[in-house]
Amino acid sequence: MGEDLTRRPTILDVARRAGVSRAAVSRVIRDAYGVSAEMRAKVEAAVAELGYRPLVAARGLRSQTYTIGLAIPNHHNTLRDTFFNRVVDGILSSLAGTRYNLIVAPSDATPGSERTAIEALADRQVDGLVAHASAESLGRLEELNAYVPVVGLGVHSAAGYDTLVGDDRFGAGLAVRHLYDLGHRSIYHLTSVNGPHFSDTPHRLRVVGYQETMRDLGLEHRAAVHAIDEADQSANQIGDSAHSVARRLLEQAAAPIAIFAGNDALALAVLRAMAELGLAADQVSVVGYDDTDVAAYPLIDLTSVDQDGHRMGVTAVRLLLERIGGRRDGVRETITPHLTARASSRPPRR
Amino acid sequence: MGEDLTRRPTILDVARRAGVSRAAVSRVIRDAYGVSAEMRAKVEAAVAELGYRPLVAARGLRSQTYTIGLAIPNHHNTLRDTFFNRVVDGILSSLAGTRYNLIVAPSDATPGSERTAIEALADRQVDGLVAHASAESLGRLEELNAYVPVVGLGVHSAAGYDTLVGDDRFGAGLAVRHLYDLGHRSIYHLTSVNGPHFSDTPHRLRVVGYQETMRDLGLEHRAAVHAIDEADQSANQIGDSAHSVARRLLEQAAAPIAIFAGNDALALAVLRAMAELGLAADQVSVVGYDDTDVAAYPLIDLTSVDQDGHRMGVTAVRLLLERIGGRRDGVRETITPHLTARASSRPPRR
DNA sequence: TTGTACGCGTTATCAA
DNA sequence: TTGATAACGCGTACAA
Repeated sequence: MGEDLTRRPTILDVARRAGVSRAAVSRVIRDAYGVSAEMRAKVEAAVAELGYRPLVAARGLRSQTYTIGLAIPNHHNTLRDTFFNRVVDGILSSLAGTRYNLIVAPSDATPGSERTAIEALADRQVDGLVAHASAESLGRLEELNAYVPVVGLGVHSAAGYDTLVGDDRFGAGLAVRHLYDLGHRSIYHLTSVNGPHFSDTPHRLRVVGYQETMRDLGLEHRAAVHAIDEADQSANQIGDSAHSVARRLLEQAAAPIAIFAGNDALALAVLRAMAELGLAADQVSVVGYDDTDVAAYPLIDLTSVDQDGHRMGVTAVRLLLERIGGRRDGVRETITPHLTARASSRPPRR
Repeated sequence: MGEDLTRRPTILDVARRAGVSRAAVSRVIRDAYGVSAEMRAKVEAAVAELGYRPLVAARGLRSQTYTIGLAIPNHHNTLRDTFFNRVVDGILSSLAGTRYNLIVAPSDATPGSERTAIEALADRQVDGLVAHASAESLGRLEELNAYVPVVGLGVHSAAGYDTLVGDDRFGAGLAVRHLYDLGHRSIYHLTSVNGPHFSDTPHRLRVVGYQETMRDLGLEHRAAVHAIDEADQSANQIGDSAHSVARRLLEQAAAPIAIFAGNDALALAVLRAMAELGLAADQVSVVGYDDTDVAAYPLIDLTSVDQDGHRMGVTAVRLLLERIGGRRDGVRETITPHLTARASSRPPRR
C-alpha cells in the first residue's frame, strides 16, 4: 500500500488504483454518458477505498462550484433576533436534495466587514449570492450581479439584481389594524433610527405604514411616532435608551393606550417599563415586529408581526436557481408578513 | 475600451493592461520580494481600473485559500441560544486584520446534514476547520485532520486533533455552590437527555459535576436528577415536556428549593411553571446554563452559567494558526465558565 | 466505450 | 528586477 496519508487523494490516485484513465473516473463521478457497468464498479470501489472527494476549486475552474453564498450580519444585540437563522433554515431546506451547498459569510459591526463578507463569497466563485446589504454595499452588489446571480435581502431601492423584501408597510398596517380592531384608538408608534440611512430601511417603512394606516382609520390627528436614536449608542445601551423612552411615554399618556413597536427588542423595553409601573395588557397593549423566539415564550407572550424568514430563504433559492437557469432580468419579490396575536394585546379597559 | 463586462477580470487582463507579465502582477498582488516602485504603480493602477480580485479557487490550487471554515448546527429551538453567534463573533474579531476569511457551513436536523457541512468546507480547501461535531462525525474529523488542521468544539472524547471544550463539570459546580452559598440545601438538577449519545456530552458532564459537587458539600443524599427525554420529541414539544416535568417537580417538593437546570431553555420552563404556581425566587431559586440573551432580559433576570463562546472563537483561531504555523500534535483546551448572578437566585425564605 | 490533450487562473521555479 | 513556463486538480472536446 503506497498510500500517502498526508495528501488528499486526487482523481489521478483513483485512476491508478482502478487501472483506468482520469477521464473515466471523472465521467463516473459526474455520472456522465458512456460508462460501462464494469467501469463504474471498478471506479466506485477505488473512490470508496481512497475516500476520494473532488476538490471544488479545481472543479470550479472549469465549470461550477455548486455553491450558494449567503452574506449576513452577526451582530450581538441585547436581544438577538432569529430572523437570519430562519432564512438559513429556509435555504437549507430548499437546497436539500440538490447538488448545491450553502456557505455563509457573517459580518460584524466593524467598518468594511460587510464588504469583506460579500467579496469573500464572490472570490470563492459562488454560483449564486444572497446578501443582506446596507446602503454602502448596494453598488458593489450591482457590479457583482454581472458575474453571478445576486439576491438582495431587504433591499428596497431599485436594483438590476433580484431583491427580496418583507412588506413592512403592510406589516405595520397589520399591527395597527389589529390594535384598532381590539378597540384601541390611542395607538402610538415606537421606532428606532439606526444611523444616517433612515430612508428606505425597514424601520422607516414601518413608520410610513403606521402613518398611512392611522390616516385610513381616521386617526391621523392622534398618530404619534416616538424615536430611539441608536446612532451613537453601544449595543447594551440601546435597550436602556428604549426603556427610558418607553417609560416616559407610559408616564405621560393616559391609559388605556396601545404601542406598536418597530421591533421586538423595542416592544420588550415597553413590557419592562409596564412591569415597573404595574400596567397590564388591558391598560397598555403592545405589538412588536419580527416574532422572535422570545416573543413566543409564555412569560413574555408578545403579539408580533412575523417577517417569515423561512419563506424568504426558500424564495431566495428559487430566484437564484431561476437566474442560474437562464433568466436575465432582475425581479422584485415581496414576502407578505402576518401577525401572531398573543397576550400582550388586549381590548382596552373601560 | 475592449472590456468584456460579462467576465470577471483575470490576472492576464491586468497584465495586458499594465503591459507586464502575469508573474509580475502576481508578485505585486502578494507583495512578494523584487518589485520596483514603478512596476508596483503600473500594476496597482491596472488592478484598480479593472476592479480585479484574485480567484480563491485558482490560488488555492497552488497555495492556500486563506480561509477558516466553521461547521455549526442551525437548529430552530423554541428558545434559540446565542452560543454559536458568540463563537462567530470571537472568530471574526480574531481574524480582523489578518488575510483570513471566515466561511460558515450551517447544518440542520436532517440526517447527514452535519457531515455535508463538514465535507463542504473540506472540499473547499479551508486552511483550518472548526467544527461542532456530534458523535457520528468524530471519526471523519480525525481523517480530515490529516489534511487540514481541525478544532473540535465541545468534543470531550480523545482525538488526534485539537479540541476545545467548556468545563461543564466545573460550570455545574459553580451553579451548585452559588445556590449553596445563598443558603439552599435542597438543590435539584434538571437535565435533558438528547438522543442515544448521552455520555461525554455537555449535558451528561453537567450531571456529573452536579453530583460531584453535591457530594463535596455533603449533600449527596439529597441529590436528585430529573431528566427530560428529548429523543422522540419535536422542537416545539421540548418546551412543553420540560414545563410539565418542572411543574410536577415544583408541586411535589416542599419549598424552599433550588433548581439547577442544564440549560437556559429548561430554566425558563421552570420560571414559567413558577409563575403559574405563584412562586417567587426566595421559594424556588433557579440557575440556568448558557447565559443566553433572554436570561439577561430584565423581566426574566435568570442567573446563568456562561460558556464564553466569544473566547472559544478566539481560542479556536489561535489553535488553528498555531497548527498552520507548524505544530503537529493535538492539544486540548478548556474554557472555564463563569456564573452571572441575577434575580432568579435568592436566599431561601425561612 | 475509453484515452489523450488542452484549458481554467494562479503561483513557484528557473533563466535572463 | 523581470519574464517564460511548468505545475496545481479537474472537466471536456476530440480522437481512437
